[in-house]
Amino acid sequence: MAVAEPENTPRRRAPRADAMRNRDAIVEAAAEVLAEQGTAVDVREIARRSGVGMGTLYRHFPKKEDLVHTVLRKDFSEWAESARRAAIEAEEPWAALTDFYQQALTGYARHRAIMERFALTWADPDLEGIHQLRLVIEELCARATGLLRPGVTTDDLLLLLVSLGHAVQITGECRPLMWNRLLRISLDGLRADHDEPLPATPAPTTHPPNPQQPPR
Amino acid sequence: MAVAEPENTPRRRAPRADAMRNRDAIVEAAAEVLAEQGTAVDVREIARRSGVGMGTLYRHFPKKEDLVHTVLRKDFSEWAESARRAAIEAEEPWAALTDFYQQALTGYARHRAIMERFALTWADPDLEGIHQLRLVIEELCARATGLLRPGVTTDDLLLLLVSLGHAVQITGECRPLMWNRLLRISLDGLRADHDEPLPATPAPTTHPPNPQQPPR
Amino acid sequence: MAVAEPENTPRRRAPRADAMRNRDAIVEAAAEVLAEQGTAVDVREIARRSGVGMGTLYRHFPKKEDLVHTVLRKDFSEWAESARRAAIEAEEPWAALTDFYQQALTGYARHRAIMERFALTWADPDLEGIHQLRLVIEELCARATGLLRPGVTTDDLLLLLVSLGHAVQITGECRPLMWNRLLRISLDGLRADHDEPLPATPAPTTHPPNPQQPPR
Amino acid sequence: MAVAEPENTPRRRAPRADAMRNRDAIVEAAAEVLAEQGTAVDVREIARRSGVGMGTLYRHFPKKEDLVHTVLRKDFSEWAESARRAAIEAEEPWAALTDFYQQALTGYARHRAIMERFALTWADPDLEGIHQLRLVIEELCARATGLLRPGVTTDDLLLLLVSLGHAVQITGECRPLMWNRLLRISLDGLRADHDEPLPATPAPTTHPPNPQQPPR
DNA sequence: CATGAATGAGGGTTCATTCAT
DNA sequence: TATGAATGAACCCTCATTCAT
Repeated sequence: MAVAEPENTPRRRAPRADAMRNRDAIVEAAAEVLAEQGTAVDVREIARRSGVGMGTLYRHFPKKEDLVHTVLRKDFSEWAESARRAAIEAEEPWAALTDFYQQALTGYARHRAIMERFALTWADPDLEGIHQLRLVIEELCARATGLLRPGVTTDDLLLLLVSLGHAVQITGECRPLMWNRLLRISLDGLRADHDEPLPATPAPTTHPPNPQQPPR
Repeated sequence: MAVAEPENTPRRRAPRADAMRNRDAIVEAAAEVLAEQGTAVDVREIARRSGVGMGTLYRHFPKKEDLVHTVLRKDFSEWAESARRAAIEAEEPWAALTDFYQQALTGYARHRAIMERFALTWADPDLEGIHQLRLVIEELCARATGLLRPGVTTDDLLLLLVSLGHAVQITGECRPLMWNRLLRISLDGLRADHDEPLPATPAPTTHPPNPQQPPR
Repeated sequence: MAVAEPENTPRRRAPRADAMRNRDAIVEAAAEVLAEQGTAVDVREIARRSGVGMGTLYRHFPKKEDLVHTVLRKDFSEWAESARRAAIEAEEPWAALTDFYQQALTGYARHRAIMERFALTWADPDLEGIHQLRLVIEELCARATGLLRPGVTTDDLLLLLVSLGHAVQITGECRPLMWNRLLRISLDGLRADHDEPLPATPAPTTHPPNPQQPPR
Repeated sequence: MAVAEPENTPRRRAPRADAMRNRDAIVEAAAEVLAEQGTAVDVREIARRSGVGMGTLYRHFPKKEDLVHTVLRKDFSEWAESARRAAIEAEEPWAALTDFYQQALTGYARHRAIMERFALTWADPDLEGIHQLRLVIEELCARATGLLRPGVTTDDLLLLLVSLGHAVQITGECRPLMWNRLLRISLDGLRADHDEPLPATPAPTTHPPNPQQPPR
């Protein structure tokens, strides 16, 4: 790791640094590709873009999911971290909340894999970053008490985030920024001047897993 | 040398009962499976569940997409129709809007394939039913003029629908009805007592198709 | 099964005629389609064009090959018969030969299935008609003794027929009648003024069935 | 299976040559199988014979047609090249022509896929090798001016080649070399001592694409 | 008997993962 | 160790043939 590599390969002393560099290249390429195409990408595409062979990729990440996990851990963490910082810097509680969504939707909601994963695990975070996003929101929520309509929970704000994130994805390139309007609407709906209580959520139940029969 | 048959061959194909039953079984199984798993399902799974062989399935639906299309056409149409009826019956414009979302999210938003397709084509409907949903919303929108905040468009309401539909999907079985709260929030945000104008959307542009690099 | 059918189906007296009519329709449609597309056609296409169901088709012809056989028997027979008649009518032996090829190539060589089958069984006829074609050629050959170069056999003339038939097929619609030139050339080459003996053919051997290794 | 290994193949040690060997094995097996059975072969059969898995085959040749194309390109090219060389070496123009046919029919006409493709594209070559075969014939044709009967074109000679190639195929293993007699006949018919003009070919027309109805 | 629906063994192709070099 | 070739199960789809109505 700390050893210099004389360019014409003595080779004896390059293992860790090399491996690290490879690993980073893989993660970087994967991040790119996962953001663009979601988790459905062909692993080969990642190998290709990172310039390493499949073997190397699989040495570092024995399962595709391992790589995805790693990338998303990093991306979620960066997101959480920048969100945390922004939250700290913001002075107005309401602006902090607003800015959070703005930043999230502008910056991260286009990341297909992030949104895929977020949708799957927002309620049961399997990644540190997701948990921390929740913490950030929790704090934003706490700070905005009195400004937020009563009863609004962190989960509400998280679900809203995923929901609007989806709007960002589907407006994509052809309806850019239309999600902004939805954001505005939702944020206004979150304001304290709405004092009707939100509907209560039943405790988590086990539903018949196949309830799609449309209603009569 | 088979040529055009003179008009006195009504050619009344007796829609064989068992074929119809099979077709229905296929469509039903497909609807079930598509609702559960989305369009990525294995065609064999549909055949299996409907109790027919691959050949039968492909006799009725020469391409997988044909089956998907058929199922979605039906489901979207039923949705649109029931939405239309509900819209007509509702007396209060606001209640009509509210009920529309309630019904949609309760009844249809769990259908994975419906939501997949809706997300893809909400802005450019390829199914009659989708178009009619838009029409229903258009009318709800028109009727609610004065109650809706100024500037809200049909597209806003549609995007909101897809967005909340996604929330329904991800709350799934374990957080039932939590989306209800989001709905309430959004609807409140749509009320006319919010008079700040919504952000303008730029006209549809061609963006660099690969904008996913998350911000620093 | 033996029960009389109610009023407006006399039916009692039509069974064989009906079956016959169906059979004929099948054969006719099959002839058409086999001529157009060769034996690779989908059986459904034949059923469709003949206006009968698959079951009927398979009742008359339990295997696709049975139908093909039947059609080709008929077509080869017609061919043989018309060739025979023409041979009889022709006064000049050489003209008889010439006309035979002309007629064959103009009239039958476009029939894909005929040519397919002819290519497979010209030397070992499995159809009466093929055998009779051979007989016709045999006679033409005999009558043209003295005009044909010495040593020319019926098999030569048959092989030439298949060979030119193939030329007809591949010139198809875009190079119509070019095969005519080949025919002329071949016929000239068959004339008695060529007195060099033709190369002897070894007796039929069993070759290694896979001799495709191209020579160095 | 895989043959033709240059003598001292360590077998256990094949760094990258391994892939090449596999590729070659695939091509070789494909050539074999395509020669035997034509382009209708099952890709799995090729994989089996070459001793590789489907994935390997598709790694090297993403579409079946790519493999077919590769094999045919190679085979046609070898053919064209050897024909070209033979044409150059031959001193007598007529012998050159004769030898060309002899070699072609002896060496390549048994290759089913080659003949299939040749029949389809002789008039409109899609492979370099086919085009070069045409060039060789063109030159043979030019050199034989004065020996060839007037009016004979390159296209005539090409069509003759395909036509006789078909004869080779159908004589197959059981009537070996009988095509030789046809060749002799045709070549004699091509000689200049025949001075009757060949029938003119109409310019390429668009025919009713379905003219197969055999005559009464 | 006629009908046409049903069957299911392939056929071409893809991709996560393993393995030889 | 890095490489990228190899693997093979799984996917969508076709068609000769059988079978229920």
